[in-house]
Amino acid sequence: MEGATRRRGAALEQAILRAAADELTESGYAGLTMDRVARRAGTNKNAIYRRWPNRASLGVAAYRQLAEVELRPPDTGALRTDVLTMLRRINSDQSSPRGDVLRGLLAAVNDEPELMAQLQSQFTDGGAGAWLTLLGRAVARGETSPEALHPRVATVAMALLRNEYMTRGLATVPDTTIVEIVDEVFLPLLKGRERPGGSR
Amino acid sequence: MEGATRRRGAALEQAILRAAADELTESGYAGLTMDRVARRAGTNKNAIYRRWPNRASLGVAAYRQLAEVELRPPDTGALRTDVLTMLRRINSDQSSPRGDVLRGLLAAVNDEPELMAQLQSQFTDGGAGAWLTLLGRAVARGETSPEALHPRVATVAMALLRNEYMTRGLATVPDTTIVEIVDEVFLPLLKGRERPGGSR
DNA sequence: CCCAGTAAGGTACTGAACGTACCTTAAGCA
DNA sequence: TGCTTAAGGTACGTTCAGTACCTTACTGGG
Repeated sequence: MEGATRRRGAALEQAILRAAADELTESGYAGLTMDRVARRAGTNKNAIYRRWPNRASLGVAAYRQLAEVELRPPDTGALRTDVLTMLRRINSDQSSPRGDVLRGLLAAVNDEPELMAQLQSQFTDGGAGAWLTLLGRAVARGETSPEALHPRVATVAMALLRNEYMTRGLATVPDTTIVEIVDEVFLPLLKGRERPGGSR
Repeated sequence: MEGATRRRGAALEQAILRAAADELTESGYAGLTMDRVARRAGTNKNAIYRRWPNRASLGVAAYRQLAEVELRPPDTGALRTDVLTMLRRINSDQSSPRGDVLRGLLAAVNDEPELMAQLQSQFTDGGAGAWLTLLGRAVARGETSPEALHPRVATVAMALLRNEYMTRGLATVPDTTIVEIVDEVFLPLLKGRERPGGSR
């Protein structure tokens, strides 16, 4: 029992978000039911529906909590190890629960553009910054050319990794796949850049 | 009314699959309810459950119908236009309904490895063949080196496109994005390949 | 030509879960 | 101390997956 006090406002809101985030990591979005979140947070569904209009909305809000892990880019002194470290970190920290959760959320949020936009900003923008600083250092070291700083190019490795854990069953992406992405695609792409392509 | 005859076996099965595929394209996987499929096929749920154990299974089977469009690689005589044609074809033919449907299916199938494998074979393997022959011709023309025939490399453009329409709301991917993928990533990757990366 | 066996149709039901309504009870504030 | 606001509690209505069970038509073998 919570004692005699009854939580209100922000305190309760945080409790609900924590509970939802926990359910999300344990059971994925499919297992996120309003009743269970309410029970876990020690409250009831009304308190939730007063704050979020529906399950998808709560899911996205809870996912924000999970994804808020700041991924500051590594700085090992060499491009290849930086990239590998970055991908491995993403993979171990986030892919296993996140693949499942993200799949579910993307499916659920399909018809609500607002929520979809919120979700996208979670990974689309979130990642680009870190990759750009990582590559900026590599450019300074002379390991690649400044054209690598194009956002589309900079995020290729992460896009391929995400693609991997979106289209894969459970489990984390095997390390050999990560190495392959880096050595067969990302590094060759960065090193081979001399002149940009066609239009723009 | 179907007349006096009552469909059986394969005929009924096809009718159900057609109905399910239609529902899938119209309403996405979320809108695929067993009752509606049954009504649309002019039958009832029992007939469906005798063939597929659950909704996800039916969804995957119906999706197979949709995705069965043979995508034979284009042969325009030049690598860049081949690649662009290929991506645009995928985009217009399949992304709009498919993005939604695929999101839903991937989420639903998460905990059933067998179905997940079936789904994966739909796009993972399916695509690679076409890309390899397309690139094979480019190699023969001297437009790129044989290292491009590595599956991981060959499918990069499609992986990026898929990533785009998986993480995007409704609507097709804009053509500028496709051009960007080709000119900023795929072609530079193919042209710059001189020596493979590190391990293996 | 009839008659079993099999498959399809029909209908009703359980159970899970979303979302809502409505009332009661505690917190905080003037 | 009393009033407003928010939280707790409970019970619904609804949709939909999946199941049970019976009735009805088709098909092939004797």
